[in-house]
Amino acid sequence: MPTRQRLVAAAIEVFGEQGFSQASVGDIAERAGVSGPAVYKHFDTKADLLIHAARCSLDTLGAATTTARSPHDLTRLWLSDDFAPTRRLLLELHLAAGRETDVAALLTDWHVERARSWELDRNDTVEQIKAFYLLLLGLAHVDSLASLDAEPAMLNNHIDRMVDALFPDLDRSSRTEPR
Amino acid sequence: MPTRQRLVAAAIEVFGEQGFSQASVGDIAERAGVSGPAVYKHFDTKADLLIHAARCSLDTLGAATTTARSPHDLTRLWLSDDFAPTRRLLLELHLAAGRETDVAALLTDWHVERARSWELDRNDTVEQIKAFYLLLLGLAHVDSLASLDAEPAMLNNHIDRMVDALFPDLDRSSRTEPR
DNA sequence: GTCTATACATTGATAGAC
DNA sequence: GTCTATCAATGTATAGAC
Repeated sequence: MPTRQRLVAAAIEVFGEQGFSQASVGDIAERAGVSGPAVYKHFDTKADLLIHAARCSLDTLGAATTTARSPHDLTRLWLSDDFAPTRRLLLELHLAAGRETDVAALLTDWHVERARSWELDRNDTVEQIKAFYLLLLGLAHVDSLASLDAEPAMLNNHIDRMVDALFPDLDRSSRTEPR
Repeated sequence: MPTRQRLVAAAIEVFGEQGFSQASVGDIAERAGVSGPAVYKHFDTKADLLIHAARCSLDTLGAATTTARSPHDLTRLWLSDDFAPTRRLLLELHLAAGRETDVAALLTDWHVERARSWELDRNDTVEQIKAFYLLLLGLAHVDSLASLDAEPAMLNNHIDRMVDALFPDLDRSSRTEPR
């Protein structure tokens, strides 16, 4: 695996765990196996590295979005352990967007592009899509609410009901776990 | 208004805008009208200041929670402009909880306390409360999704429907804006 | 309680050898 | 392309005068 790819993978992890400003390029380099300023042979600045990590993460997320056959599937996938690093990084990105204009532009592009593709695929309104995004962003915080030990099946049930309410014209058969 | 209070108010704003690590105590002091190390006459460390800012924010939020007569009222209140700084700080707190154990403990206490009081008041299950928390955390990201220009009334309508789905036994009359 | 001056650590980024 | 050595900036926290 080439160094550049390892750096991006490490950046996704470390930026997600520590946040943009608290994460040091030294940490990222260390986790990627190279040490120190080798990073700057691949990326211009620390912010540049964040941008590439974000793009990579958003791409895999976009692929998952098109793979999922229903909003229910997508929430399941989104809440799975595989996406834990992506969830954390995406939250960091949304907060960083308030300060770094590059990140804001990247997220904005992704939002409108995803929204457009979904409008075409499923004929949903912008309001539905926005509400669904907000719900997904909320679900990204599951790990922070471990103190409330809810039964997973029951929690999923409630989430499904919310998604049902948001997309009323969806047939129930698309759900993995029927009520 | 005493200096200590002004510092807490400034901390809520600056921590919310810049995030914990990127915000400097100098910025906070400047916004509070005092300059520099006067902060350390009132608070031990930067993290200590964050804790007090968080506690203050959570208190006002808790008061709003008990004031609101229904989940619908609470979402409306939560999305109002008055709570914009609180929304931002709360998101920062949830991300910081992954790194600072003090913040994590504070949030955990608040979550379980709020959940308990709500269990008693409205007889909701832990799963319902957790799902509702997650929805509220998602709604805290509204400002990040300004690029999707949804019609506010329609968006609120969708949110209301999700809340309805989460609390099915709630009478519709409690809603501010009936469907 | 607030200020100026400052110690001290961290870290982003560069230079240059290999 | 990767390393060691280093610069420069930023920022937390302290010391001590007023």
